[in-house]
Amino acid sequence: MSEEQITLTFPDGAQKQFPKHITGLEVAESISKGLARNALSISLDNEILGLNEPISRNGKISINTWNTDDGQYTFWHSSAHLLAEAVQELYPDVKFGIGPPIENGFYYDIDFGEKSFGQDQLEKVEKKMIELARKKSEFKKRKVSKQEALEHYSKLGNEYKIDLIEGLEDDSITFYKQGNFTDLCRGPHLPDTSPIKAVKLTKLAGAYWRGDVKSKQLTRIYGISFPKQKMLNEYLEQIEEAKKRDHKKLGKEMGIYMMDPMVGPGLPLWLPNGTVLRRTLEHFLREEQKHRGYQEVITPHIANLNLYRTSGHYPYYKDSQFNPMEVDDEGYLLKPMNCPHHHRIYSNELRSYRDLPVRLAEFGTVYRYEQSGELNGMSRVRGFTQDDAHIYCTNDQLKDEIKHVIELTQFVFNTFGMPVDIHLSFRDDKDEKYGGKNENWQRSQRELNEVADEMGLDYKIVEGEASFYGPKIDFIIRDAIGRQWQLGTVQVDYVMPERFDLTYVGSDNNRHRPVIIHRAPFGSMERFVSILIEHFAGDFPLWLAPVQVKVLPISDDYIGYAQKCADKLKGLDVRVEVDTRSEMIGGKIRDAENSKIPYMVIVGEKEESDSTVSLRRHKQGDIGTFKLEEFLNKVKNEIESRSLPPTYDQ
RNA sequence: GCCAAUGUAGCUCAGUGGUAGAGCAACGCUCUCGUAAAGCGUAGGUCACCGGUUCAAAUCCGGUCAUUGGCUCCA
Repeated sequence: MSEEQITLTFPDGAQKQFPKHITGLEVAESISKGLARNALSISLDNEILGLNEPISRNGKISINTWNTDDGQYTFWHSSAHLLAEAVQELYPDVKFGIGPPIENGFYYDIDFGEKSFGQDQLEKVEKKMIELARKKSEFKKRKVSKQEALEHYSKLGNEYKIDLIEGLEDDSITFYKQGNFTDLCRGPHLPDTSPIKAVKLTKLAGAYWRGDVKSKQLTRIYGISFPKQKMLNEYLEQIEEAKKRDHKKLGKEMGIYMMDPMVGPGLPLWLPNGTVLRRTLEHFLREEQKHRGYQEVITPHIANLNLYRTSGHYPYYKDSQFNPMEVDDEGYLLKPMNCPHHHRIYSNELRSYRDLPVRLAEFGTVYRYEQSGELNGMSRVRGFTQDDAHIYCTNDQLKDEIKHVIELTQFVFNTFGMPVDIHLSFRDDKDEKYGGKNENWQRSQRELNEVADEMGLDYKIVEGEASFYGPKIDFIIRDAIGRQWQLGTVQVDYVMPERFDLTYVGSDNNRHRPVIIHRAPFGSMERFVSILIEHFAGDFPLWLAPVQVKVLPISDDYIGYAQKCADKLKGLDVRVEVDTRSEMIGGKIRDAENSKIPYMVIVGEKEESDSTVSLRRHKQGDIGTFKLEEFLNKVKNEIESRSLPPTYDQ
């Protein structure tokens, strides 16, 4: 092979030779005109390169179009620069921080100095961006020395960029310039601004420089951009769809919960419908745990501070706890955790290795002082109930117990049709914040790995995400519109057994330390219910629906038969209501439909004389006439099997 | 806690300095009806709260509280 040739491997495995220093654009052109037209950047091995950059080595190449994450990344990165250019044109005195692409769009952190920047100004910036994009300004890359870069920004008095440059290697500094805007940037970028056809600046936020509360707060402008106006419209529709599912909106409409200023921020009140939903979930998990060898316990809502001093939670987490209260000269704390209480229950009797594992479960309500700006509907509150359990076992039992806990968690989320991703959160060996013995960490991390492999799980290892006292397994669930939520965790704990001096008597008649597994599949009932509402958009599976069946008599004459149907359903513990209002049938249907009630039973003269019911299913409409007994069986089966709703699409 | 926005009837919202409005819901009466809204009527407000400017404030200004979107935090 001549020195002037390089070999590029395409995603399909095909290899092709090209002259050295060929550009990504030329490679794309060699494949097809269309590809070249749609190309935004290329990826060479794991590096993204601009289309006009020469390629001088062998590697795996892929052409990034809009349909790839890397392509969108490039597109939005350039859009962030375009945003900055527009802002600079309109407000010449501002100082720029950082402006990266993110999962859905991009942002730029900007110091507007003394001037304030409000939402009403966003539209003006959007228009400017489009105007600038149409100029088809090239993104020009330039290598500069550290000295030159520092001089450039000290002239502008921009301390943020200087801060960034000081953290860079001398030889890796590049500037990108489009139009009149020059930015410190690693790149890569689009060849020019013209592909950016549609822009929406979505929100404004304050953001601390480098994420540090002590630093100055900059104004962050979030935006998203697309190569076609139609794509932007579709995106905005999706946002609307997510808004329709918002648990704060549906929670209010469906009577799930309320907030009350007289009660206090972050302290939700569960309304009757919400309570049915929550109790149903609790019953489901409680029964499942009973089968799996858990014992349920109940502990009080406050405890002596000494309990949390022993656990180390006080004063370590003092800032996120409600202030202690003084009772009979002793300090008491509203409980922020259930575990210390459970550890004391464990210690209540002398435990033999024959007793282990001991699995203590509690739907335990805890109180944490969350920052006011952090509160959010039901998903972030100051008083919430954990579906908590602590498993006390020997080191030899750890693997099996972990396996059982993973199985339980998977079973739970499968029931809701939520796919689960698993992260093994290990410690970062370089960090010294972790407690417990090194050998225990090594062993438990190895065993977590082994369990995951033995179960054939698809998992990801995340270093540095472990908690202070042990490695954990995080379950990331995906909801019906593709959003990801971190729910249940499983944590291995070697620290608390030491702190609480937990022991068991082994077969050798000596005292040994048990190991603890903390686990909570739902995490918090409040948060889980909020996610469940959004996942199902309020159209709950029959077994969860607060009102499962509504009986709608055609007129007052059939209220008697309607009541009879309802009584039969009540006999099967079905949650049923009868609509006795003197509305017309269309109105009753409409109201029941809007209340998201799964089954509507319509009864009139025909049904009464034949002992049948005419049935409607939420979102599906009329599904025909059934014998009353047949309907009763159908409902019973659907509840017992915990079927997902028929309109649930995933 | 910080930045920004919002706060008008039970709900959704209109109302840019001159008598506080609509639709839905509620309540009453009439209608007794066959698969997504029957008709008429009644009642409902300290315009979040406190203070200021003004002859006059839902509206302008200041403060407080709450909510929302972010930032930071999250055992």
